[in-house]
Amino acid sequence: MGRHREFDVERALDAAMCVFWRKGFEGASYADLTEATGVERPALYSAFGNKEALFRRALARYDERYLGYIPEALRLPTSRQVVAHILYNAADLNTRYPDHKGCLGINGALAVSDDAEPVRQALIDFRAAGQALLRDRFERAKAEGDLPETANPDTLAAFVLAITHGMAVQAKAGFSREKLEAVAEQALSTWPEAGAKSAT
Amino acid sequence: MGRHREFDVERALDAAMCVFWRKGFEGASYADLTEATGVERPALYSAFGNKEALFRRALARYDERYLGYIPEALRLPTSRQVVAHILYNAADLNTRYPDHKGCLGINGALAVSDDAEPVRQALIDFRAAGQALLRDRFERAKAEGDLPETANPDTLAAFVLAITHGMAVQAKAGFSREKLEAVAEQALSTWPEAGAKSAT
DNA sequence: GTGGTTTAATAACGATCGTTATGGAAATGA
DNA sequence: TCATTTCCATAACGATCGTTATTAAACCAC
Repeated sequence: MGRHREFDVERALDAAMCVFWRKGFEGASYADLTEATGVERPALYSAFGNKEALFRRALARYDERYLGYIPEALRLPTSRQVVAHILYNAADLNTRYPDHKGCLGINGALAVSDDAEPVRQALIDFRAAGQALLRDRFERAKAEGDLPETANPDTLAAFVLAITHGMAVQAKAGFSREKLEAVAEQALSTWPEAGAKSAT
Repeated sequence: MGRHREFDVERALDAAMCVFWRKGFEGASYADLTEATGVERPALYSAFGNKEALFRRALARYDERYLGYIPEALRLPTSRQVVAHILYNAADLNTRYPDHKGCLGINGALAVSDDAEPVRQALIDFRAAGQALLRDRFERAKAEGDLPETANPDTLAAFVLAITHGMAVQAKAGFSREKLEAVAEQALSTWPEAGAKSAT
């Protein structure tokens, strides 16, 4: 019983996510959030909890709505294809929306006040989870002979994510999609092949 | 005429720089700044101007005190040495101080509120200046036959800086120096050589 | 209808933000 | 020694921060 909710929770969450994507957790104020969602503050609190909880919901939504290319990539047959798929999709996503460039996982909270430390840590964990998936995939590639015996899956995963993080920073700085794709291509040129003499 | 300043301006600036390095422009409050510098608010204002001006002074100081390895790198004989010097020094700097990891040029302001947009733009320009120096150095390397004719200096510079930005993000997330060095090594692993078949 | 329950909107909460007026102490030059 | 100048420190400024009472409106069951 009782009065029904008038606004669309999912739609409000999408709008809030875009605000965080653009301004980060601390840079986004409730004034921004109410304007973007069209929902007044108390309604946001009743629907999502406080700002940190709202951000975590937004991050989860970002993951499922925009980062689907990662599990997609992991299913590709070769490690090189995996990396190419990730890098080119990252270049695309980071430049697709002029109003919120870069990556929420980076923009969200990099260096923050003490109050926002839990959010910063949540993003660190979020990125670490992606890196672990990639590392496991490279372990498999090594076992399959798709990567040389000398390859270090953990380092390779860190390398690929370093590239995506760098591209995210550059996208937020206004780099074009073409420029990011060129960076991705350069990164791919260093990729070790099964029979090669790679050092790592 | 008049009383003399009691605190050391340079020392206060160093302390303020470390606060910005750790928490970024918006994450650093005047409470943080006065505590770190031991200087009360009005004295900071009279010595440096407002918060934005203080940050710009801190950024300039960061440049001259910690980024000297970049002009140093540019003077090395080969492009590969240039890149190696930059990447390994970045790995070192980003992990040297446990209390302010990463890079001020990245931590300072990535995604911020509207009020801090000028500072964010200043950091974009700051990074772009470094990238331009590197691009010019690669132009020279190309002219000298140190890089293949097919090499794209602008792309290579963007690639190298993408790596440094990615390492800065990872350092802020707690990655060890050794891990960042491994990422640097991977990035260097197939640097285009003069007689090679590089695609870019 | 009517009562009970949930949502919506206005407005205010205390705290902190960056910034500055104020008053007095300290150091200078005459 | 005195007048002047500059700096230091306390405290307050208006604005905004995230958060929440409070009150009015809309719904469902009875």
